[in-house]
Order: sequence, then C-alpha cells, then structure tokens
Amino acid sequence: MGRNKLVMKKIENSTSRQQTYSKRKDSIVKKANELAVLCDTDVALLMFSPTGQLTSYSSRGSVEDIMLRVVNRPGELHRRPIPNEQYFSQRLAQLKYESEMVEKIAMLTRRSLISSIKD
Amino acid sequence: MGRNKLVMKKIENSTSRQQTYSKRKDSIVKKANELAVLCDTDVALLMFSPTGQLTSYSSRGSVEDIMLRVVNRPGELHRRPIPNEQYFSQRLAQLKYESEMVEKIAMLTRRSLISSIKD
DNA sequence: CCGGCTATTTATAACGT
DNA sequence: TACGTTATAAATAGCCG
Repeated sequence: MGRNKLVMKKIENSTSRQQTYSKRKDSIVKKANELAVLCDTDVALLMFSPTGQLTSYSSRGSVEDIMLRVVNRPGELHRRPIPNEQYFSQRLAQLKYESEMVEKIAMLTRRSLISSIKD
Repeated sequence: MGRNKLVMKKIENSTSRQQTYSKRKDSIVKKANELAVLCDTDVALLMFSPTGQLTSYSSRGSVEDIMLRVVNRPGELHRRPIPNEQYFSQRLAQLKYESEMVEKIAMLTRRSLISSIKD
C-alpha cells in the first residue's frame, strides 16, 4: 500500500527499515488481535525488531501458555498432512539439537558466565 | 475492509467465523513474512483455528528456535526471570517426551496403523 | 469447504513538519 | 527522530458457484 508499490526485499536504509518495522509491527499486532476476537481463538505473535528488541502478543494468557500448547502437540507443528520418515527424522534431529542447546545454556547459567542471552 | 464495516466482536455464525479465520490467517502469515523480509527480522506466529487446528509460521528456523530465544530473554517486553534449574530440567523433560512421542508415532506410521495425526 | 468477484474499508509509502 | 497527511496499494465482507 502507499504511494508506490513496495518491492519485497530488505529495506537497505536503516532508518526507513526501523520506521517500517515500527508501523508494520503495530498493524500486525492489531490484525492478530482482530483475528483472536472475531474468531474467538488463541493467537500468539513474537517479533524481534531490527535492533533485537522483542515484541510479543498473546490473545489469551501469557505467551508462554500458548507456546506450551504448541510444544505439547508433537507432530503437528507445521500442519503436515501425512508425516513421513523424513519428517520424523528431521523432527527428532531438531529435538536433539534443542536439547543440546538447553543443556549448554543451563551449564553456562550455572557457571554464571552469562546472566542473559544476547543476540 | 469489505462491503460493510465489521464490528469487532466474535462472529456468531460458525461458518462465517471459520471462513473469516481462514482468510485472515493467510493474510496475517503473509504480513508476518513481509515484516521479516522487509526488516530482516525474526518473526513467529502461532494461531489456533476455531476447531483447534494449529497454524504456525516462523521466518527463520523452527518455531521452537524463536520460542527458545523468547524464553531465554529475561527483562524483555513479556518479562521472564532468568532461566533456572527447574526451567531447564522441565524443558529437557519436555523435549525427551516429545522425542519419545515422535518415535512412537513414527513406528506406528511404519506399521500403517495410522496415516495421519489427529487431535 | 474452497475459490473467484467487487465494493469498501484499511494499511501504509513517501512526504512534510 | 518522532509524528501528521494523503495518494495509492492491499485486504476483505458479503456473495456466488
């Protein structure tokens, strides 16, 4: 929308990029909320700004509540029609990777080498 | 938009509600993707349909990747304390459970006892 | 239930302050 | 750098098949 048709590629000018992010972020949160209200559904949105700041939206309860609902639905995350061997092996690899990451982060936290995760 | 201005409340007619969900879901995924591309950022979207079906979108990597980034960010918009031992152990247990479930489902699928995952 | 088809409403790109 | 303004691109409500 707007004066000119926008090309769908990264906006190179950092100022314009940040401004566009700010505007569109607000709009998409609004859209998410409309979807949740109109259709009486649960919606969650997670967005990182170009500078790394997180904006989250959840139509009901905390973002974690919805994330937990998602995590507790193995095999359905991406609405795969009929799961096949490739899907299962990829999914298992993904879960293994995540477990390793969690363990690494836990270890680092124990050692107090970090107190927060940065970009 | 559309022929009439829409009132922001739950659509009572279930057919209309489902149709509206379907259309708007697609649009918001498109918007999320535009935001990610234009602004070179990470975005994740989680939406449950009126019938409970999940649609997820992630601009980069898996939805879990972005959820992990969110969970591991103390002091951001939705605030969460620094991850502690309990969180890590619970998360690991969850991942282990998921892996086991995926393996079970894979085995069942191999045996052709089921052909798709249902709610 | 899934796609088209407009009339209208919204969102927003480019400017302006 | 953050807000308004406006012309124009997009999204979409109500219908139809």
